[in-house]
Amino acid sequence: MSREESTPARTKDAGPSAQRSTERPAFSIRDLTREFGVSARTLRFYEEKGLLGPQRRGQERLYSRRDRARLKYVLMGKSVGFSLEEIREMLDLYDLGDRQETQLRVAHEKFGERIARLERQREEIGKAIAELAHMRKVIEGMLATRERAAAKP
Amino acid sequence: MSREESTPARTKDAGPSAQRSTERPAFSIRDLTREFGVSARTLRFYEEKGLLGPQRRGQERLYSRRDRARLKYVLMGKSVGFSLEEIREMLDLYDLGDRQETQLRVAHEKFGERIARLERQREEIGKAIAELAHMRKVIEGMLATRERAAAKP
DNA sequence: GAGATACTTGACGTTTACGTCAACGTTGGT
DNA sequence: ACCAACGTTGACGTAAACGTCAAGTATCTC
Repeated sequence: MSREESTPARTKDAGPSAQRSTERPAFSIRDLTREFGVSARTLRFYEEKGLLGPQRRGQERLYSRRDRARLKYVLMGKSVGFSLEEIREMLDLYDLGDRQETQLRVAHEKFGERIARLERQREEIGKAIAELAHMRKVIEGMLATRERAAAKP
Repeated sequence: MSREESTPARTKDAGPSAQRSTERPAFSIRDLTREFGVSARTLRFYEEKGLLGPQRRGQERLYSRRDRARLKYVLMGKSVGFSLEEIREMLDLYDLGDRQETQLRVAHEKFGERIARLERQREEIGKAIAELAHMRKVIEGMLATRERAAAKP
C-alpha cells in the first residue's frame, strides 16, 4: 500500500498548534486534504482542470486563502450535482476583473440559469421525498397489520 | 450512423392513433423510449441491471404497465441522484410480497435513511441557491456601476 | 424478392472523477 | 549518514451509465 491517503475522516479542527485556518495566509496540500476530507490526488486533479491555481515554492504547492475559498465552492458545487467543468465555468465567470459589460450580462444570465436549474432540482427532490414517504407509510401499514394479526389469533 | 436512436426529444403525447398509455396493457420498447425520452439501449441496460423485467414474445420485449411504473421510479430516482444500484434496492425492498416482519422493518428503516438523505440534499441545494443568488447580485451591482459611469461622464 | 422497419444480441468505446502505484526529490530529526 | 515524512510527476486502472457499431432475425410492403 502506498502511504498516501490516510485521511481518517473529516478533521475539522487541526489541533492546538494549528492557527485558525482563515488567519493563515497559505496552506500545504495536506492542510487542505485534512480540512476538507479530500485526497491530495483530488486537489492535483482540480488544478489540472483549472479549478485551482496554487503558487509554488519550488515544486511544492502553496494554497492561498483564495484557493481555499475556491475549493469550498467546488465542493459545494459538487454536492449539488454540478460537474467540475460547470463549476470551473462559474468560477471563471465570477472572477471579478474589469469585465466588459457584455461579459457581465452573459455571466448574469448564466447564473440565473444555474439558479433556475437548482430550483427545479429542489422541486424534484420534494416530489421524491413525498414518493418515498408514501412508500414508507405503506410499509408501516403492513407492519401494523402484522401486529394486529399477532395480537388476536 | 446506425438507425437506432432518433428520439427527437420528449414526446409526451404519442399522436391520435395511440391509446392513452395507462389504458394499454403492454408496450414495445419503442413505446417507452418515446414516452420517456430514453434510448432502447438504456432500457436493455436497466433490464440487465435488474431494474426491469419485461416479458418476451419470442425475442421481443413486452413491457407491462408495472414495468412502465418501475421505469418511472427509476427515472425519478436518477433525477435526484440515486445510483441505479440504489434504485434497484429500493424497488426490491418495496416489492410487496408476503414479507417477514424483520424484512419490513429493514425496509422501513432504509426508506427513512433515503428520505433523510434527500432532505439533507435539499438543504444543500438551498444553500447553493443562496450562494449563487449572492454572486448574481454582485454582478448586478457591477452592471449598475457601469451604467452610472456611462450616464454622467 | 428486395428493401424498409423494428427488434435482437454481443462487444467494444466513452466520459467523469478520481484511485492506485511506481519512482523520485527535499527536508528535519537523531 | 540515514530514514521517515511530505511532496512531486507520470502513467495506468476503475466504476457508473450508457453510446456506438456490427451482424443477425422477423415482418410488412411494394
